[in-house]
Amino acid sequence: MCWNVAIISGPTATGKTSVAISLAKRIVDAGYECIVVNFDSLLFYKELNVGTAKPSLKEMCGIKHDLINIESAKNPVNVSVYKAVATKVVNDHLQNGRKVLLVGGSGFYLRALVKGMYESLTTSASVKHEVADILRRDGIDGLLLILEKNDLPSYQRLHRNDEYRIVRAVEHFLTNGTPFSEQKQKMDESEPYNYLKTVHQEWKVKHIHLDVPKAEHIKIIEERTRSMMENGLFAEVEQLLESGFSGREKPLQSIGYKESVSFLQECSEIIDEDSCYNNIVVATRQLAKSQRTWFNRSLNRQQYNSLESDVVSQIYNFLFSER
RNA sequence: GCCCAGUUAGCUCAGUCGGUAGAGCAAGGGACUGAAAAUCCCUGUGUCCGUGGUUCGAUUCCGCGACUGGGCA
Repeated sequence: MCWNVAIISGPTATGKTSVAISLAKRIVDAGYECIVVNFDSLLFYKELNVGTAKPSLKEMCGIKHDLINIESAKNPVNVSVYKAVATKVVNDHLQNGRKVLLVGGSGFYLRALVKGMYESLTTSASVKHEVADILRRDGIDGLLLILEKNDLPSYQRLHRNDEYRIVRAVEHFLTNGTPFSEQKQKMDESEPYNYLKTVHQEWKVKHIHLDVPKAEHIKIIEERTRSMMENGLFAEVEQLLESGFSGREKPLQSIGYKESVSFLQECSEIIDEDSCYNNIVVATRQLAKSQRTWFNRSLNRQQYNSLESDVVSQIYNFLFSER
């Protein structure tokens, strides 16, 4: 068989979950074991359900899912941790003869899993402090000076307002003694957006990308936001706030949650339910846009309109063709 | 009915001492390697409500009208 890992990517609210589950059922019916492995950065968290559109057990229809509900929202997962855990999880499933469907929308996480990450030692607390001190004392120019001297490509590539990436490049240099751009260059040579060319030799990858026409997508986002609010988004957030969450946890700063937190905390005279809804819709559309931008660069993906009634069959046929 | 304030970009509003205008948000595009549902970058022509007048020239000043908000009847 010509694949054992199928990526199913797509912007938020394009039907990845239901397509993946239907597809997995077909694959199981054909006599294979099949597992869905998540790469949506917010489905990791046990406490976040309504606002992340996490599939319920019932919706999963008996299809096994992995890397969903693996951590508390009090302990945010980062890409490096994800990469390590997901690599092991996927390899285990493959060793047990399962077909793996990697399903999600967080391209950055997917790429780390499939293409690997830069070699970079974990930044120590002392280096972090050192960099923060320079930033406080000399501003961004202090850090830019270090890059100009030691990592010219990064210095030239990064915009001076991009403080986050400048800090990271300096931290990498001070920790590893080599320029960050050296790692980037190495990665760039391996087609970083071609997920079929993975670092894992045992993985035979196919990449399916789902999207829907924009006008329809806007309607879907509006409907989904409405139904999240009807299905207890506020109640979910309220419960979290009552059970000891401050609302400032990273996962609670995501779409749907940050709006709900401010609606619930900052007295509803300033933010009414309607503008809360609007803010969520806008943020979701913006998320979808940036996900599209990310996946537009991916090479060798097979694209499908998930509104077509026979997408699942189309994808199934594509997977089991000998291409 | 009278008085006051307003009418400028999709929205909220600046502004032009008269020389046809600019912010934030939205929108569009892009980037992205330990925060990624994050973060960063690029993109602003619009009958300046309509209509008459003054003026070389009006979105800007004046008259009239329309609409919106507030007050008084």
